[in-house]
Amino acid sequence: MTMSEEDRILEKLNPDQRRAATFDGKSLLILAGAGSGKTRVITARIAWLVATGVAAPYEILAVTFTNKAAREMLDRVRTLAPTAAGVMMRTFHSFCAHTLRRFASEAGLDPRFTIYDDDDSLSLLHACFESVPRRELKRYCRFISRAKDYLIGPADDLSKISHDPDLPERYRAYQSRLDAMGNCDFGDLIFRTVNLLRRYAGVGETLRRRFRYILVDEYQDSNVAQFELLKLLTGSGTSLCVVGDDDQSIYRFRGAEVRNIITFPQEFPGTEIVRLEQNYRSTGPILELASAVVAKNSGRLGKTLWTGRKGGLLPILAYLPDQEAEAGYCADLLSDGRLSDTAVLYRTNAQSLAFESEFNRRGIPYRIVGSLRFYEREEVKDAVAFLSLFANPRDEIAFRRIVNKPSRGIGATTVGRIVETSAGTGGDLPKAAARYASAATGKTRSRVEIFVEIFGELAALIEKESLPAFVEKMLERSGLLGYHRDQDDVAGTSRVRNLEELVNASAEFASGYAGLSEFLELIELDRSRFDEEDESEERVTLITMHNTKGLEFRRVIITGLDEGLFPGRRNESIEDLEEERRIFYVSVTRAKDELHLTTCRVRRLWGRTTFFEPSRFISEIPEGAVKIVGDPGRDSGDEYSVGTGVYHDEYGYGSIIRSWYNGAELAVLVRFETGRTAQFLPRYTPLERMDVDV
DNA sequence: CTAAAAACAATTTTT
DNA sequence: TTGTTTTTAG
Repeated sequence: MTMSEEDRILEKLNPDQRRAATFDGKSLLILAGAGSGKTRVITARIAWLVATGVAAPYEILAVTFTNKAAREMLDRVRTLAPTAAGVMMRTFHSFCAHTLRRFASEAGLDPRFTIYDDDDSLSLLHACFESVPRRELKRYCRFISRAKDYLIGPADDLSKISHDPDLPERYRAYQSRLDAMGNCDFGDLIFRTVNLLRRYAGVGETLRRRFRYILVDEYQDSNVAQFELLKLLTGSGTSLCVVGDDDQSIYRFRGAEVRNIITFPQEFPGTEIVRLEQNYRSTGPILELASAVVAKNSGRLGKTLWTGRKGGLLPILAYLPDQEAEAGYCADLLSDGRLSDTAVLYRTNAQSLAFESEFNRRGIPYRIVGSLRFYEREEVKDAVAFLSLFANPRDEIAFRRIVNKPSRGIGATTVGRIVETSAGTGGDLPKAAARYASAATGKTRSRVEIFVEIFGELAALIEKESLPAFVEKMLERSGLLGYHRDQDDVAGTSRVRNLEELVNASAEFASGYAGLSEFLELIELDRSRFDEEDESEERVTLITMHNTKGLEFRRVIITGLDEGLFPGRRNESIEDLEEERRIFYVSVTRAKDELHLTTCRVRRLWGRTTFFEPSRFISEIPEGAVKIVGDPGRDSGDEYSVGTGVYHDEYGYGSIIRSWYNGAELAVLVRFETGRTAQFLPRYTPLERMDVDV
């Protein structure tokens, strides 16, 4: 290494960033505010470690939260220091999948195990409890997945997750079935790796000896299981560096624990803390607004963002009558042609509709981020299921999905019997199907035989053909290609195109089972890869607030600042509310130059017209920090707006928790002191309005 | 076993 | 309102 190389790596860093990048102690916490250049610091640190000879590339493990982030980071590291290309840069899940395959026998798994997403998990739970409605099982899926985030197994005390009396039984049934087929859901990847390290001292020793430098990005969104994993990976010779921002923790509903970052210095005594507080992204007025609102949260580590940028436009707050006006407001702004500079943010995906129709009407090109993803498409899931069955013939969910698709006349009864038969074939479902067919007679026999034949024929090709050739033959021979081509003809979709894309994606993998497993893992874990599109076209971005994390735009429009929508009505606990406030903070800090906030008086939601009060976040914005346009006053209908206290002769005192128009008739939903709720049409019902809320 | 009708909910979702 | 799941009739 030469001095100049080190200088080159560090040259663009400010003193704090430099201190973080060149830290040589055991434990470092980088509190990186929004737009403070944290990615730059991590990449510089990795490059610096390698270029100065402090660490060899293979001794470094860098954990990110998305594969996209991992790819981008590796690219940037490579640019800074080409020799650093060999660092292990993965997500927690991808790192764990990798580890579990490598130590498969210790982990009690077949290295070809496939990975279940939330959708597959629900299907499996449904297979366990056929008579229970899907929507009810969804709840349990969430519980199970949350339990795993906390390393709580089916036999453990689940009261931290839920007191639901059915949970232990359902979790147990789900897990034993999943274990029997030897697959992992997302939570298992972490959980099983933790168990692996706890039970096999040698495995932990091997990993700790190898990874002397561990870096974790987006640490504020790590969960308890991931924290435990980090502790197991950290030995006396490990240098651990985590980067995050407690104010940007917005995945609590998925098990993320802000506590991980807040208590990090206590968990790792001697931790050095570096605060990155200089913001390189936004103007002063935007930062002021963001900081003022997030300051209402309690239990923050706290930091003061500042910017060297001078001046800047005052953010604009627009009071609008309804969704159409909101979409129109955005469209008007976009008439200046700055499409790719602008992002329209909303809390829920459903809100995108109004913008889409208005933009379509006005001929404004847009792109929607993350609504219908590649891997969620039916045709892709079908193809993946068929392929999964080759990797793991015990994969019941994959089997159920494709055994009768396209329709071969194999119904639920037959499928159930085949699954039962699999008890005698070591769980192998195609084998069970063959055995079942040979014992059956008539139509059922011939129908199942057709499936068995297709599967057998294809299985014989796996080691012979290249992976894309194999995938193509599978699509053809299984009938999936024809099935989806017909769907394309009927509905004008582009399913065949998506399947072709899948074939193309398989081209970079080796042939045979090894390549197939890797390919399947890529599809399950690295989904963003398929969603990439060309950025060349001038288009406005429509995006949920969650999806904006890590992004920035010159102009940001935060829409739907309506109490009950953002923050949502369901978010009633302090923790929920504070998370909503962090989502607001993240959203605001995406803006570089220009920020608009909009709120609607009336919104059509689920076919109903509902009144909304402006979001409480609006009232948390300091006086003079925004320029107000539109009419904040309440024009009509507020006689019976949400929050109004009422008295009813029979029910007593209560307050309106919802109001909407039922045709031309104003209707209200009232919650009374007694706890009961009731609907009224105030025009016909004697409801006395109270001056003070009850 | 399949297709059509009825019933039923309905945030956010890096993996 | 939408899309999806469950029930039912053929």
